[in-house]
Amino acid sequence: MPESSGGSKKEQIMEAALAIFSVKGFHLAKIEEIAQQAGVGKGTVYEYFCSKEALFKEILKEGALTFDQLIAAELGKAKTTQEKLEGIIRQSVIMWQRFHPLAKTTMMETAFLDSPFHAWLMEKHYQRLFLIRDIIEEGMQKQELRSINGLHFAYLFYGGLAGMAGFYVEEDFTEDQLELLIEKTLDYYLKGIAQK
Amino acid sequence: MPESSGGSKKEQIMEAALAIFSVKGFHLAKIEEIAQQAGVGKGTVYEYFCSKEALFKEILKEGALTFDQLIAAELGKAKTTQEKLEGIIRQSVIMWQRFHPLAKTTMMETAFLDSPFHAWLMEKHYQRLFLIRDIIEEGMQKQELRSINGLHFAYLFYGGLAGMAGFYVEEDFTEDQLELLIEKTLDYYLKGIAQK
Amino acid sequence: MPESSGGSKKEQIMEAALAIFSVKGFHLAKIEEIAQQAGVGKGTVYEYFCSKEALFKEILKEGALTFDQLIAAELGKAKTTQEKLEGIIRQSVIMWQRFHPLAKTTMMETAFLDSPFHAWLMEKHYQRLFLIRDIIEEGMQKQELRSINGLHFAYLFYGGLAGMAGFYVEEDFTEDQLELLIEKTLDYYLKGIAQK
Amino acid sequence: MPESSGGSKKEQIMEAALAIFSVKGFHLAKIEEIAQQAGVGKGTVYEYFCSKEALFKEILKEGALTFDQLIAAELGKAKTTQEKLEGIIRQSVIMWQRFHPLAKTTMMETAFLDSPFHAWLMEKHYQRLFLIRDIIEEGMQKQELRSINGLHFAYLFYGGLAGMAGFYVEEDFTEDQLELLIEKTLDYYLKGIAQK
DNA sequence: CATGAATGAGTGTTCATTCAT
DNA sequence: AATGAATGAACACTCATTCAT
Repeated sequence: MPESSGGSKKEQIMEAALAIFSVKGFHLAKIEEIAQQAGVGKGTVYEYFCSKEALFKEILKEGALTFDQLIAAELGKAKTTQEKLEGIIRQSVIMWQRFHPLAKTTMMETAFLDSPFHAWLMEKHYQRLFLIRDIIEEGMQKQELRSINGLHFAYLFYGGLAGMAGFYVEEDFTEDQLELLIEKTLDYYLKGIAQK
Repeated sequence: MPESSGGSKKEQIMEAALAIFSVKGFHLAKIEEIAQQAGVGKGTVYEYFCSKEALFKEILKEGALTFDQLIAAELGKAKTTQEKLEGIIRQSVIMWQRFHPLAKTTMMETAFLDSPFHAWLMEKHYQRLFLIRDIIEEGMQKQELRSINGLHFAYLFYGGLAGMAGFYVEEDFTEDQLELLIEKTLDYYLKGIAQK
Repeated sequence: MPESSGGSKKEQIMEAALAIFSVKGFHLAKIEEIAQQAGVGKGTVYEYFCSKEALFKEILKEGALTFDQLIAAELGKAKTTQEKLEGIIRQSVIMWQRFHPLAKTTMMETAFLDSPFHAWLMEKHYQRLFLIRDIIEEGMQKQELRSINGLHFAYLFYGGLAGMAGFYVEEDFTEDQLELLIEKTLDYYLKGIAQK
Repeated sequence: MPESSGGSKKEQIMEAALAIFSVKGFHLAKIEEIAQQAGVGKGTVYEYFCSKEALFKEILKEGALTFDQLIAAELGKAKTTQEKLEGIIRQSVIMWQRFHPLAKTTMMETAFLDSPFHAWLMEKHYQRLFLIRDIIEEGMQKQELRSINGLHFAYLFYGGLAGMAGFYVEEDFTEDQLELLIEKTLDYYLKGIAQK
């Protein structure tokens, strides 16, 4: 147990791979370096993942599923549209702090992966956009939001969160700072920035 | 002159390279394929660009400079904060329709490029964020906008544009449709989406 | 005792190895597969054989010794030359039924090549055998040869040539020596070796 | 033109590959070594052959086709059965002098095994050939056989048995069938196939 | 200028072998 | 004795780059 870095060998490898892929992207990441970072031999990586691509995909998949679960949990607690958007903002920032460096590389780097998997990723993406659109449209029905194009706004909202989180990614927020960020973000989207 | 696609050999190659890089990303694009697409021999690429990396960088550079010029031109004509933001939205959508497929790959794929260039790209990025922040802060002073965190909003705004443009990228807007899109986008940011 | 295939562990492993080596040849046979086939763990193979090569050699050795014993036993019973040759033929056929698959696949290492190509090679082989058979049968019709089984003789003839040529391969024949070799070879096949 | 070894690059490579494959067999032959032997770079091999396997197959194919042509040419000139068989013997010897080393080493994949063992195997092989030779010579002394070259016949006999057994290997003989096969085989060798 | 044949450094992956349990 | 998780040496193949023509 030379590396008491916790977790099974498989988890150690995924952890290391996430770090390396995040810094170097898929193509420049070397299996050997990942193995080294994980404190295992190069061959050991192949005991748990049948290829570099499979390793990459499993990391993405885990991230996507975790994100979905966290979002679902937040939405389960939320009552109003405002609370729902708040939840999405919160989990987005948290997830991006973990996965964004990787995601930045991912969009295109996955295009070459077999299309079923790429399609799955795209589907996940659209699921989230549609989730936001549905929240927006529900809010319009409840008279909480004014009448807008829900999908158009979902693009702006989701992209905006990515843009914001991507740049705050290196900072280590306290709980309070994070809540303040969420509050203000939501405020801008809800009330707009124009002087009344 | 097998490919009378106009422009000098150098331009032909950059055109072809943009197309290939956009589809495959940096690492999966092959010089040979780019040369073929450009209708020249593989060696000819090296007459104009000393490496694959140099070719990639020159394309990014050209894109960045063109974007800057277009933004500058728009801002020159704009008076109000609203008009300025409008201009940025317009040029963003137009640029993304040309460069976004490439940009999707770019963020990380450039991380490995020599840091001076990467720094230059990041600087460009920040210049645009700061430009937006400045416009926002100027708007606040002019009492056109309410008091907000300019940089925070710039992240949301710039990322939102990318998110939106990225998904509209395949569509071919008429002039009118584009203007409607801009108007609505601006409307959401300015007035917010909450029911008054 | 999952595989009660009788015999000691060592014998089980040799049995399995013979089967796998026969189908795949030495290099394409995997220790893991042999272990699986033998119903033991991968490490157990190394309890009995210090390397893959040693295992291979022991199988060949056992085969060779068994062959020798069987031949010796036959020859012990034989009186006349005819009986002795008979004994050798009998044991050869029996041994080849056990070991030939091993020799056959390793023979050209082509078994692993895509089957269309392997089929093409086999077809070539049969074409030549059939060619010889047809010549034999034509000779029978012309009354130049006595009545025999053409294909059976073709096997003997073709294999015999290979056996002969294979051992003369290092020698550098003069034209005259080659012609003498041919003449004698043909003479043996045509007239037989028995004293009239 | 560092290696004026004649022929195109492709021919140089095939020549070198034949030599290396002949000595080492398919799996132990290294592309790098073949390239070196051919006096070209490793990458150059892949300019002409898309894989190691393809290179191997092309060599075998060329050999097979050349053999066919030579046989056909001989048969075209031959009138009698005797002349035809003569032609086949001649071309077989010639071809084996070129290609047999390839078949011989791949035959048992044992060439790479440490030479003591390989020598042991060869010794066994020769023991059997000498055994047959001795039986033949003893038969000559006993006046059972006519005067022939014992070793030469041993090659033909031993190789012929392998050729025959190799093709009957899949069949399941009854005791009676096996005895009939033996009887006929022996009959051909003893009495010859010529019409008296 | 233009070319494409030649090159070899670099990397994903396999698998015989080891050894802690 | 028996195991299988861990290992790393070894190799086919790719592709950016060069340079003789």
